[in-house]
Amino acid sequence: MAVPSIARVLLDSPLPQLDRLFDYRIPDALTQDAVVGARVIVPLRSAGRTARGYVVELTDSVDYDGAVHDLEQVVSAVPVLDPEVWLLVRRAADRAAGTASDLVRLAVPPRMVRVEKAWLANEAPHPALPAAPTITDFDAEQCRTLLSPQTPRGAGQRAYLRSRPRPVALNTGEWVPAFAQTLAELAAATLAQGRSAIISVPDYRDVAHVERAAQRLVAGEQIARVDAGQSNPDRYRGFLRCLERRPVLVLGTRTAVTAPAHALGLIAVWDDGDPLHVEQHAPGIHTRDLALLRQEQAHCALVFASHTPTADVQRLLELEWLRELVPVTGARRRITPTAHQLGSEPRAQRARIPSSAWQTASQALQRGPVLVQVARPGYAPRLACTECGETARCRRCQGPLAQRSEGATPSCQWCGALAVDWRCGRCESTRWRTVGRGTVRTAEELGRAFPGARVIVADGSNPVQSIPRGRTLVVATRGAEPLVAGGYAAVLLLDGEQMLARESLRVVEDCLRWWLNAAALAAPEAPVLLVGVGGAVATALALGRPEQVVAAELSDRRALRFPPAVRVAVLTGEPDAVARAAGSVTELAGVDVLGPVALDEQRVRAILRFDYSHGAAVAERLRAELIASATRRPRPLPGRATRRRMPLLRVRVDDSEPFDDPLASRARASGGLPALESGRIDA
DNA sequence: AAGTCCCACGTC
DNA sequence: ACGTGGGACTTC
Repeated sequence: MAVPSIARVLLDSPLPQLDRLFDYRIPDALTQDAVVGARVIVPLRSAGRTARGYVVELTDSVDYDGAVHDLEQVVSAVPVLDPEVWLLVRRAADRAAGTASDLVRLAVPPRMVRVEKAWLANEAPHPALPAAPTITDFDAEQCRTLLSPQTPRGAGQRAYLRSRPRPVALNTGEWVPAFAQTLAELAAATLAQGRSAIISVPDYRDVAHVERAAQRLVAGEQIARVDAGQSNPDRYRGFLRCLERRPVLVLGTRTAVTAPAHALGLIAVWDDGDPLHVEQHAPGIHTRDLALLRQEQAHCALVFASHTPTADVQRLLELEWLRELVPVTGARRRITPTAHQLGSEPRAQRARIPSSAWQTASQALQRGPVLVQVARPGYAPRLACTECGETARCRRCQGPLAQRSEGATPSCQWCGALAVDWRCGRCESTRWRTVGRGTVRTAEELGRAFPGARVIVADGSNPVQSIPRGRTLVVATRGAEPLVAGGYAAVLLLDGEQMLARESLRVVEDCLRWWLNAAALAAPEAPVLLVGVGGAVATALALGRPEQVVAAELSDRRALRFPPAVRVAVLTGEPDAVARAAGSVTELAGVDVLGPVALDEQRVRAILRFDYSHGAAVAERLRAELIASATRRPRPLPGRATRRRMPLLRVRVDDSEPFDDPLASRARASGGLPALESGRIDA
C-alpha cells in the first residue's frame, strides 16, 4: 500500500448507532494531511450534510458494499487522536456500553487555531532529562522494580502505595503532603529513563501540591498541566505539549489519564476513593478503570496511592493484581477514639467535645495550630420539630431546612426559600429546634472557649489557602482542611457518628478517607482524636490498621453481591425499554436483576449485577439495546404540553448511586441540590 | 439528527 | 388518479 486511499473515520456523534468506523476515499489533494489522528470533516447521509470526525486508520480496502464518498476536508494535520488513546477510549466505551466519541470529546480538547499555529511554528528547546531522584519514603529496590522497563509484565509493575500520613518540607521551604513528594519523585525517575509519566489527582489543590513538588525535580517545560480550571487555550497548549515525541510529566485531574503522553512509563492516581475521580459526563467512567485499562495496553508502571485502600483497590490487592508498597518508616498514624462525655460538664456537653479533647486542644495550641473537622458547613445544618422530632422540611420542595446564623429565619437547603411560617409536616407544631452544629457555630463556640485564640472557618464556600501563625484553631469541613507548614499540633475529628450514619454503600470507606486525610495534616507526633465513634472501625484506627476495616467491608459486599465484589449496570427509562434490556442479559449465567422499580410516572429503574467475567458480554448486549432504543421512534405522548424528549433507555455501568441515600439521589435527579453541594467538599 | 423513501389514507 | 403526512430507515 504505497499511498493509502481510504481513511477510516470515527464520527464525532453521541448517537450509539453511529459509533463505528466509516470509510471515506482520500482525494489526492488531501493525501498529505489525512494522517491517522487528524480531525476531518466528512459528508454524511446526503448531499450538503457533513459531520466532524477523526481519522483512525488508513487502508486500501473498503469493508462496505455501498458507494464510498470522499473526505470533505482535513481540518488540521495535527494527529490529535493518538492511536494509543483511541484504543483506550474504544475499550473503555465498550466496557461501559457507551459511545467512543463521548470519551474522545473528553480526551481531545477543542481545537484552538491560534494556539495550534503557534505550537506548529515553535521549535521548543529540549531541556536535559532530569537526574533520577531517590524516592524519599520508599524502598529503593521496590521502586526500581516498579519503574523498570525490564520488569516482566505485571509482576511488581502495578502497586498500591500507602502514602506517609504527614506533611513534608521541600528543599524550597514549601510544605506539601507526603504523597505529592512521592508521586513527583516517581514521575521524575520515570522521566529520567526517557519515558513519560501521568499523575491524576482529584482536585486543583492536589494538582498545586504535586506541581510544587515536581518543579524542584523536573524542568517546567517538561510538565504539562491538564485540569478543568484551565482556559481552553491553556488546555489545548498543554495537550499539544503531550503530543510531542519526547517525555512529559502530565499532571492533572481525571482527564490526565487519557493524555497522549509519548512512551508512557508511569500512571499514578492519588486517592481513587474521591468521588471527583468519577467522570460527570456520559458514560461516567472512573479514573481507576481508565488507568487499569491503559496500564494493560502500555505495559507501564501503575500506582494507586492513598492513606488506605478503597474496597476496589483492596479487591485488586487480594487478587494480587496490585502489590502493596509501604513507606520504610512512619507508615502508620494512630487515631485515638474518644468517647462522648457522659458526665455533666456543661461546656463540654454543649460543644460536643469531651474534656480530654479540650485538654489536648488547649495544650496543643501552645505548640501550633489545631484542626477541628466537622461534618457540615454553616451554622445549624438541620432543624427538627420540637414536639415530634421530625426533620423540618421545606413546604414547597420537601428539602431540609437549615439556619444560616444565630437567630436567622430557617431556609431551604435545596430551593433557598425562607421558611417564614413553618409548620411540622407530621404534627403541625410550629416550634423547631436546631440539630447539630456546622463550621460557623462550632467556630463561635470554640472562640468563646479559647479566648485569645484566632478561629478560622474553612469550608466549600469559604476556602482557606494559608493560615496565620500563633494560637489558631481551624474549623473545617472534610476535604476543605488547609495544609499548614510543619503540620497541626493536634487534630480533632468531630461528628464522626453523624458521618458514619449516612446511608451509602461507601460510607465506611468515605469516613476512613476523610479522617485519615485530615490526620495526615498533623505534625508527626501530634495527637489525632476521633470523637464518638466506637466499634471495629475505632479499634482498627487506634491500631493504625484501617485496611482491616476495608477488607471486612469487601468481604461483606461479597456476601451481599454488592460492588466492587460484582459489577453493576443501572438501567433507567421507559418501562418497556428497561424490561427489554434487562431481559436481554438475564439469560447469561451470573447475572441477576434488582427491580425494576418506578422512579416517576414515566420511568423505571432496574439494577443488573454481574460478575467481572461477564462484563464484556453484558456490555455488548446492553449496547445493542441502546442502539435499538435510539433507532426506535419515541412514542408520541398522548399528553400535549410535555414536549420533553427523553431517551427511552439510559445505561450507566458501575454506578453505585442507587445503593446510596435515596433522599440525596432523588434530589440530584431533580436537579434540586444547590451548587454548594457539588465538588469535593461534601457540604 | 435529519433527509429520503414509502405507504396509508383522504379527496375529487 | 393524485396529494400529503407521518413512520421507518439509513448514514461510508
